[in-house]
Amino acid sequence: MLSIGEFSRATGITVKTLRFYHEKGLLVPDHIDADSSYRYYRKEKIDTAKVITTLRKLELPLREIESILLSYQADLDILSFLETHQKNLHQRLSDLQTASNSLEALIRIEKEQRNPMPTTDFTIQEKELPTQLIASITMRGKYSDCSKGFAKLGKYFWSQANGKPFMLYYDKEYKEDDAHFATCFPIKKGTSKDDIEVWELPAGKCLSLMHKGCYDTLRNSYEKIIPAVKERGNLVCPSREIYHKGPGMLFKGNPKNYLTEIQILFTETC
Amino acid sequence: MLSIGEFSRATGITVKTLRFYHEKGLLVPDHIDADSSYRYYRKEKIDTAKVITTLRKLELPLREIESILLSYQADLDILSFLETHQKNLHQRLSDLQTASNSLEALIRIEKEQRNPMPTTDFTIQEKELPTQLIASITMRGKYSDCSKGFAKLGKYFWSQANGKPFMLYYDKEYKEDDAHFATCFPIKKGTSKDDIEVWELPAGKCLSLMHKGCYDTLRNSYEKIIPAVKERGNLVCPSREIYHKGPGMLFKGNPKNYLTEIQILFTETC
DNA sequence: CTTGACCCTCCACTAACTGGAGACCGTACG
DNA sequence: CGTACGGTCTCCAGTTAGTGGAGGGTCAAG
Repeated sequence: MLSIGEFSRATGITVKTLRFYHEKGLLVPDHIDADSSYRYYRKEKIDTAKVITTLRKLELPLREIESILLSYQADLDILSFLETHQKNLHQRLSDLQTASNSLEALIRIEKEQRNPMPTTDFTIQEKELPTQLIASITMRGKYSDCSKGFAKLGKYFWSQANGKPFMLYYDKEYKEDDAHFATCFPIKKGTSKDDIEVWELPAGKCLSLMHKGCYDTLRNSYEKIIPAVKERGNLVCPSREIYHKGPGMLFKGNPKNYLTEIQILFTETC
Repeated sequence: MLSIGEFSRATGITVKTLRFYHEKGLLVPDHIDADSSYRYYRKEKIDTAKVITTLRKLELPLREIESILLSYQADLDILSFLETHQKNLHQRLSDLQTASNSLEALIRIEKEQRNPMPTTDFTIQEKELPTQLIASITMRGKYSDCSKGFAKLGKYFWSQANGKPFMLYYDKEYKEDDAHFATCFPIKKGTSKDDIEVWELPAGKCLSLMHKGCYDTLRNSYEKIIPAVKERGNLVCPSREIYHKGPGMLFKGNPKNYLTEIQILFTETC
């Protein structure tokens, strides 16, 4: 018979924990001195204790371990317990994986928010846009609904991200309530799914203007760029708005620092 | 200003939890009625609340979230918190993965223990053994140390298992204390590591005898098979002992049900 | 004024321990 | 035989992130 300290050394389980297991009925001492209430364990109990530590390492809850121990004594099936627990572990594992992935995306995005464009020119510039593969959700209604679209795109395609999110505006003029637009995300690869379309945005020549500040003042920038485009040729729908720096995933940030690029494609009138 | 119930509906956080967050200083109401001690929240607090739920979904502890909220207000760096947490998540993830893998191995082994050989013949039989790739640990000393060897092999190669564990006996006669033997595990593939050697066990012709019961009585079976081998030719070292059914990973099981196959290779004397 | 919905505080409970206080027990040494 | 020291006892509190409930006060409508 071993005292609790000796048993602790033999099993690697702390004295505190042994007392706790006793209280829970999981590992009961074989004898308790009536006078001193000292706990004494038989050597054979070491095997039971080792089984408990083995199962605890597998993250089985104590209740399950108790059931397994009892079932084993009754020569019953212990596999079902293990398999149930395996399912739980898998569930927990995939939950954690999801959390970890989301966190990674969050870190990436917040990092990008922090480093603004190195040198930004707030003048109208001509640009050749290459084709790019994008995932998009086409929407009709209020512009403010776009956040839902970006949230959904981000959920499925953050890992394939290939640039900043942007919007396509199909209306030739400004519409408040019945706008026709698409939330877009440049991606490396992917396939259409539900209302998300994956397609290739055509190349073209455009004028570009970087806008700094809150979205309410975007109209001012449009009023600058549209006449400039008309001078060069015919406006091509849809126009694009690239969100270089906007509200972060977590915090809104300061709207004064938002950076939005307006791109309007055109065909030259020869 | 919203009452706690309205705020709860707006944020999806239960009333109970909101009170809890208040108590923790994480999300403090903007006003508390002096008479009724009703809590009232400004609408802007909804954003803060959403940040909290977002971060909770990423399994950040409340303390971390509080730090992030405070740091953000002070316009400090929040990335370091996120990155620290990401490390923790990865750690937890790999712990869980390990547990899940071990559990899977445990389930597989216990399952095999349960289904004994379908038809077992307890007579001496001649067999052609094919070559097989094995991982082995060579040991000198007491036979009883073999359990350590099997534990180590299992740890590294359970996922590549390709059959039952077995032992190679290099001694021509029985030695108690200075035996020369190897614990072995048939595997699909792998490389040598530390004291684990991966190599190909050569093919050969052997006599085989299945032994049922506790290991103490194995000698009886050896006394049956050795003369039979000698009749056919010369004994080839090492002999093999295959543990079809032995003590499980968790429980010792009943030694009466242990099944061990003795294989002794020989070269025919023409 | 009553009813029903809403809100309050305080307490207990979860899992698996850990830490500490204060008291008792056992053995060896002087 | 007294005492010093280590081992052991019980009991209580605290950890996380809430949940559940009891008992009682508050608000707005009818």
